[in-house]
Amino acid sequence: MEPSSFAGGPAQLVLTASIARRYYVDGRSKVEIADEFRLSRFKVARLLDQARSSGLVRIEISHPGAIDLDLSARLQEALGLRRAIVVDTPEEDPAALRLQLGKAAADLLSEIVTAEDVLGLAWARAVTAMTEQLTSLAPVPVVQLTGALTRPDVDANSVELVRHVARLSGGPAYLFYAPLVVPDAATARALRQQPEVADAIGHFESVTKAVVGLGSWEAGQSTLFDAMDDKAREQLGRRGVVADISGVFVSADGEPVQSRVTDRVIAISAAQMDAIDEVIAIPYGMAKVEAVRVAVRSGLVNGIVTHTPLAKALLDEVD
Amino acid sequence: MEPSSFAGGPAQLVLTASIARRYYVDGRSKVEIADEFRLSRFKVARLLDQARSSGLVRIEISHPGAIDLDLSARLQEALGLRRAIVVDTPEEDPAALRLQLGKAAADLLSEIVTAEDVLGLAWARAVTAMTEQLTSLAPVPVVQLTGALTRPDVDANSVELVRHVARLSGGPAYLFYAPLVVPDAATARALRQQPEVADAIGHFESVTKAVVGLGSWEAGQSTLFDAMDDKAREQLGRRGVVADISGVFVSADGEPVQSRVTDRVIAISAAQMDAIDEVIAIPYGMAKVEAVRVAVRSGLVNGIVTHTPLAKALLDEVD
DNA sequence: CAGAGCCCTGCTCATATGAGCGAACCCTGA
DNA sequence: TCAGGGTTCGCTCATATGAGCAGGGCTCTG
Repeated sequence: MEPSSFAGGPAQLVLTASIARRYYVDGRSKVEIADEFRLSRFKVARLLDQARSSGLVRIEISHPGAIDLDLSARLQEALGLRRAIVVDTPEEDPAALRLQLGKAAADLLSEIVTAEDVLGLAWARAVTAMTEQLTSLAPVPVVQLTGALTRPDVDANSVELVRHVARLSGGPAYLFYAPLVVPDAATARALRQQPEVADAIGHFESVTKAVVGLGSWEAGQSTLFDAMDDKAREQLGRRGVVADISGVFVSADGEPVQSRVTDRVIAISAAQMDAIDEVIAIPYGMAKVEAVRVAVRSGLVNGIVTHTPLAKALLDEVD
Repeated sequence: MEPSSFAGGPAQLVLTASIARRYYVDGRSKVEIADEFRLSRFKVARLLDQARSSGLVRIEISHPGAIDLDLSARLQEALGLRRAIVVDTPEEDPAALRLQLGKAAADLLSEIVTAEDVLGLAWARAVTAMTEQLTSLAPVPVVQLTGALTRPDVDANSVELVRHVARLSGGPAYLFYAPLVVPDAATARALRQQPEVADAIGHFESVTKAVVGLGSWEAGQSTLFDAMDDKAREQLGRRGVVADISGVFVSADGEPVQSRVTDRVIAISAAQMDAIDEVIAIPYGMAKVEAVRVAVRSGLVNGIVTHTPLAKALLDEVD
């Protein structure tokens, strides 16, 4: 049936419109409508079917706020996600965008974290942006999932991030001072022996909800990539790494990549991340389309907070 | 409940949007949805209620053509009409407007006139415009309801109008040559005795559907007013005449006005018009708001074909 | 004009749905 | 700590609704 084709004359048309309004807008039952218009309820049902299939009645799901609900729902469904929030903003500037996505993610976290949860936080600029917008949180333990990756242009670091959230929440914080990536495996092993680090790692398996960073394995699209030495980049590139999820490397087929470099990273492991019930990432920018696909395919990430252009790209919708 | 206010966080919001889409767009049942989302069907129903009342789901009735269906339906309901067609056109020029309304009215007539009907037509520019747009009609008798009111600037007259429609329809025509208003009652009486006139009048009571002219009793808003002598205008004005429906005068309270002038008019009477099942008028122009109200209040006119501005004015909606 | 298809209508019966109810679960203030 | 008010949840049962079907009127064709 063609949308917007309607057989019958104007009177039929107006009758159908009347009935559609009674039904959809006024919320009357078909029996009542049939009664009012002296029709059988079957006739009313058929006219309503016709009204919908001919496009006479248009139903749209919208919302005055910044969240594109329909797109969110479709993204969630299409990718099989537990959560998807698409913020509809014309913002292009990365910092301003982070602010908006951070707000949405913070609202989401406030909503979904209950007293029974254990929250894990990785280091990422987007996660920092989220914590800055966070105003309330159930009293839960907060666990640091990765070492810090301090950059000269960013004052916040992983530790402050966790401490800040734990203070807000009122729950205990499991945090440590260590870099995300160290020069060799031995150093990493030694650091993991450190009491605070070991303590945090010990809590990884109890984490039920986490917010992580998501990078595309290329220059400027992954803080970790940018911080790595050329040799490591190359090695991981050869292994087919497409995305990094807060230190977990993932190849195009969605499989975690184990390599010598992995041993040098102080962060939650792929297996431990996989065990977490909800893992949320906050990607933005068109360059991350493939990284998001891969992260979702891996099953490690099952929640996304993003913006309209990336969401549409993920759905293969040309804007 | 405020429209566009929604309690709950973004996840709830997206969940509700998902469910709304499943229900309204995909047409799934609430039980199926409940099953899919692991909710009770009651919860689903409540979320849907909330989605509607919070304005998250917006249902609009529209139609690509020229007819504003929603407005038509509302007008029909508000005025208690049998038919209402509102043509949405930006047209201002009266002649072009008549053309558009004529088309809509012609479509309506084609649709609603069945072989069992007897069609009555009065003289009016708008009725002429309709007949010019008419392309098909069930084979019914066509009865002339009023004398002609030929004006120098209008070539068509009442007789041609009826003949044209009867030819289209294939049914018999009952028409006569006489003016709509004559100088005195005696002349009128004499004319009514004329065989063709008497024949047509004899068919008035069998008419089941009619299209009539509707004027506001003021200069330029009623062809009949403009054709009358000052004395008659004055007399009818004193009697409180607000509208004329093809020669039937109606006062502000919706009652037909009987006067000496009435006797000078060769046209269907108020009682005869009242007996017709469907009487359709085609008013346009903001000056006719009160005339339409009165005509509808009188119960004589129960169908309207008009344009958006007048329809909105009738519904007291400021544009 | 008979018959074959076709569409439109309203029916039956199984299923979906809504109104209203009581239980459980908060908060909140004493 | 506990009582009270308000809120949310899922139940029961009566009602509304949909799928599918059969009858009747229509057109088209031979």
